[in-house]
Amino acid sequence: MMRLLKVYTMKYNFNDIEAKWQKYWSDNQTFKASNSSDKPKYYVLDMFPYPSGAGLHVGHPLGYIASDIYARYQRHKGFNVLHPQGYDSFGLPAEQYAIQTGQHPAVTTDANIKTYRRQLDQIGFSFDWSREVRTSNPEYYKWTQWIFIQLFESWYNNDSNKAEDIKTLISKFSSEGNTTVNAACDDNIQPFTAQDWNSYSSEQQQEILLKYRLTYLAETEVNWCPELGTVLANDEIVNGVSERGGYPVVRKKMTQWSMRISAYAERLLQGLDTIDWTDALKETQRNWIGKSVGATVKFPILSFPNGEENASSKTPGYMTGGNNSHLLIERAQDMRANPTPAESALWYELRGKKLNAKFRQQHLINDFIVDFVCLDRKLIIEVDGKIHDNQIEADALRTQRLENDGYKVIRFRNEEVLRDTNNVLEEIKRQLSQRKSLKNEKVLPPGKDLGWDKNSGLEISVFTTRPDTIFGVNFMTLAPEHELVSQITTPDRKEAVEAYIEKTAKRSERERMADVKTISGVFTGAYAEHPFTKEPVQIWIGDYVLASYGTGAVMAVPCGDQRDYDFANHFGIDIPNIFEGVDISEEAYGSKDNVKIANSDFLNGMNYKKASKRAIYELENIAQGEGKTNYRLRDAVFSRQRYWGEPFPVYYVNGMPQMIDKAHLPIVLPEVEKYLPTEEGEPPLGRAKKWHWLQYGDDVKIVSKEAFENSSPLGRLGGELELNTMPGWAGSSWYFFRYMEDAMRKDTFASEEALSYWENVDLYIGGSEHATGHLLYSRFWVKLLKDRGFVNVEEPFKKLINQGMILGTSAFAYGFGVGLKIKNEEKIPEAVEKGCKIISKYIIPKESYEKAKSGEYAGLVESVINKKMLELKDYGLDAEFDEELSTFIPFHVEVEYVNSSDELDVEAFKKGSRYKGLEIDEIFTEEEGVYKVGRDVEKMSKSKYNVVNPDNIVADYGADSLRLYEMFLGPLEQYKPWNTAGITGVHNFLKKMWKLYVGETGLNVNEVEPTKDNLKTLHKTIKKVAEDIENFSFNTSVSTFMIAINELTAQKCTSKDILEPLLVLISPYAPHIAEELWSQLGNSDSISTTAFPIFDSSHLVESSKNYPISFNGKMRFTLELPMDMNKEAIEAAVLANEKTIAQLDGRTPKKVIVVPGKIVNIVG
RNA sequence: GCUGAAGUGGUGGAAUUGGUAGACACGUUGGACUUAAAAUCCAAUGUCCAUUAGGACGUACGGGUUCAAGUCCCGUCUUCAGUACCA
Repeated sequence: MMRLLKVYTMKYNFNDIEAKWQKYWSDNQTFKASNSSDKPKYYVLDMFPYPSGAGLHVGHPLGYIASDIYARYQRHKGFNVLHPQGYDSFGLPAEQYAIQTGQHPAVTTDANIKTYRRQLDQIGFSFDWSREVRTSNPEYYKWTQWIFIQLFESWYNNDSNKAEDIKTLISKFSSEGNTTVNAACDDNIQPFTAQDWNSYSSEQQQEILLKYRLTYLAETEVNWCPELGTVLANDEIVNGVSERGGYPVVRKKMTQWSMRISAYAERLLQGLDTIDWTDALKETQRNWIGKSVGATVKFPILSFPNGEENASSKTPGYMTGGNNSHLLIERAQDMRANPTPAESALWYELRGKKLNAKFRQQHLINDFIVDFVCLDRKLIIEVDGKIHDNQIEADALRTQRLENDGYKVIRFRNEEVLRDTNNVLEEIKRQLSQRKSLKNEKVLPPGKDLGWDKNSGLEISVFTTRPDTIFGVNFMTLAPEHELVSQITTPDRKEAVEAYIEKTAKRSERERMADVKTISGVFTGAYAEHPFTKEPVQIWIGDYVLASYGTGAVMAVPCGDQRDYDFANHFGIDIPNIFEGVDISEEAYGSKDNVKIANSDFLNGMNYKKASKRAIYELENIAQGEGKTNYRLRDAVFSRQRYWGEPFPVYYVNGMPQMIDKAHLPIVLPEVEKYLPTEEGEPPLGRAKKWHWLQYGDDVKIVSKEAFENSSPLGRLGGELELNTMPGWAGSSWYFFRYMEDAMRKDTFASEEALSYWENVDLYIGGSEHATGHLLYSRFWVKLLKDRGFVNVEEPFKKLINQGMILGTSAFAYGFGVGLKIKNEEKIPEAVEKGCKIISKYIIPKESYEKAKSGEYAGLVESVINKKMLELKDYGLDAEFDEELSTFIPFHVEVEYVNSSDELDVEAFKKGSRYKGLEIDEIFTEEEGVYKVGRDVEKMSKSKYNVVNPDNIVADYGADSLRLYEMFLGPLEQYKPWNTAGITGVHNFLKKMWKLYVGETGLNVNEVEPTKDNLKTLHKTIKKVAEDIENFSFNTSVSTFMIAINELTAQKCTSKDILEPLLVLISPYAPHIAEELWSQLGNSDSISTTAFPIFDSSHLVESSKNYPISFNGKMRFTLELPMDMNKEAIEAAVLANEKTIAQLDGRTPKKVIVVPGKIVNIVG
């Protein structure tokens, strides 16, 4: 019995050791952080998980292991370490499960959290669980709601460059109005005076304030996902479909809460320079914020004189803009039948190509009836009677519009025609000769000085990053959705424009994105005036202009922008060149560099920088533009039509949102019977019958929705409740502050002392997929909390590392569905009756599969076919092989049934559910009776049957092996495939290590003096491991440990002076075995706060060096020489060596390079 | 298209400032132990030539700088990631 026990203790029994120390840590609260300490603080944080039903797979703990190693290392280094963990427990999957099963999401979530906790505990993390947070806990989301109210009660003052209390804005309004306020706000703000403000009703005031608040209610075009029944933020959409589920997303207008994150665009951008994140991640955020510096330019729209409408009403049918072309045609016929004498006379001269040009009389051009027209030459002849004098203006306008379409209009008076017919004909001939055939000509730009009314009151504002190219503008393009399109489109273009808008609206975002090459657009018929040249500029619409960026309009500079260039080319618009010495015959010159501006009046000869500055100056001078910085960052939609999220602390009175007093928080999520929207289309909260609500006095009462809504409008009551909930990122935007408290405090989200002690996160580890979501929103909320004086840091995460993903190694089997054509079909029913199976599916070896797929039905596959045919024959069926009917598919098999040699455990696989689902008839193995699977690296996922559960790994190899192996796989940031077979490497290392400490006969460590080699091994390990941890190069330290243990084993080291400090080095990586051996060496305390060993370089000093001797750069042999030998002596020693002589083979070296302590290179 | 990262044995990956390429493992092969298997231990393992001794080639490809290049420079290709008509 004793002997047995002894043997047992000699063995590395990882399961017992790990359970023992996990219990010890938990019982002794070893990793509970204190909020007061003499030690410096260090805050290590992981991105907290969403507790999904599937539990953890081996990929999930990767980042946690890395951060745990760092946290443990920092404890050894003497820091007071905060290393908490919690759960981002609001989320879609629990809600969808609730919709399917009726189980409350809280119940699902709790169960999932239990699994997570068990799985996390068994890996031996040094988390301080006393600070655990759950975002779905009312005590937690109370403060999420509280922060929401803070946002509502804040506005962003661009002058002080920070958020301020809304009260300061109100007092400004009531004393100065809004004209002196420089705030981040909606762009449709009307100026008002203090007097105006004070005369507004409460509702009017609230409406205005809403345009300034940092969270505001607005009708916005949102990304609506019908399948999920909710809106999504931009970062929740990937390639035009929802990130979760991959459902289509459409644009829809809805009233939603939004977060004015755009107010912080510049600070979010600047802040990136102050934090230690990877360049890739910073770049992603920079792109997302999308700052561009340039100018806005206002182009006044030229419009027709006001007489237009009147003229048309005075003379019905003569001019009209409506849809009554049939009336016009009737009228034209009428006029043709009843010509005036002058018309009649002229028609006699023009008809029948008498002037070598075909003329038509009383012809409809667009919306006008013209007297005579030659369509080919686009020449119009008007013969005016007395009526013309009454409508000179209208006729001039008519002329202009016709000329805009490329027509030339010439006018004669009745008397002229009748009196001087020949002169008139001469003039017509002259005009005809000047106008060549215009059949295929595109729309021409009109001439100067059209005399149009510039005071249409309309203008188009554009944003450009190239104000220096302003003189290159010869048209503009609006997004089809641009609000001015319908107002400026001329009647004659209306049909075309509307058709185009309809066409583009039909195209989904996705189609529009996929089809970048096709150029499309349409002319609106309208013109704007160039701010400097005063030339008219055509206004087009085109879908290459996005409504959501800038002002939804661009000034087109075809010579300087490829898209404008292509557009101009496509529609035959001129491409004026404003660059000196640049060839634009092939493509636009898009670069800002190495070019001077030409043909640009006051900008001539200037470079980009100078010209931009000057252009902005001149624009500001004439009040038609200004310098402007534009950001791509959009305000974030904050409402979700879901149940499982934070309820808003909001109700509405007369349609205006009111905050529930902070004293009444939390507003607890009410119970509902179903987790679906109501029949009326309200979010699920609309089903709630009872709301927890503090109503009267200080008592908490449970009130029904109806009771609330029907209550007196006095005080807080009356109105409607907000039925949306907050998005997933609400709770995760501030959780790192909540961890700073010792317990769940009710009076504050985190105390001032805690906040000032822990400040912010020193090291944050998590996935890069949160780059434009969580990591940006958190930064935004922290800046707000800082501005409002609740925290004292500007950034939440000082250093951030993105761990790479661990990929799965999927296993494939190859299916062959035998396709046989049955010749005597009539016998099928009879055969089936007897139990014949017509269709059979087999698993065949990969090689056979590939041959068969390429049409070679040899060997195995042929025998399979024959076998099936014989089987059918037994049932009286004649069959022949038909390739068309056959199927070949590789499919995933569960990786747990595959061993390290890629061999499938056929028996186990047959028992599994996957096999049953596939209804395989037989598995054909290879000659040795094994089935080898195919392999491929893919994302780890249930549907690919390649998920490896850490529970099994821990049970088979232990947590320390798992921790070491995850680190050993490769660099932390890198994507790398998981291969369970490889874990034996690190597991063997731990066994070897155990053996070194605990020998055959018991503990093998004594007080013997360490040897020089022992010390050398220890100290080079100390040096390397410390460097590695500080560089987050965890994979290389694992190798270093292996080398150290291999060396010490070879040295037969038993010295406590070596083996004890070595445990501290290994402890962050493999804490259980380190603790166990540490205690076996006689220590009573946990190893976790033992000081990290100090590196002593004196142990690494060598007396000799094994010099590599190379010839022409190629190493041939090595030579051991004393370290203190000088250059000359080394050279002499090397040259005298017989191997050198043999290498040189009689040649004399041209040159000998000696780098003492490094290398010798002989040239020659 | 643009931006960023990367490309090294059968596999994962090492290689400090340019200085012995392939550390450390996995896998494979051979051997020891065993009735056998597992476990463990030992040896070999970049490719090619050669019995050996040894030699040639070799870090995606093509050039260059250097006594010396996986590493620095120029060009090309490929892969991955992000982003996409951003005016």
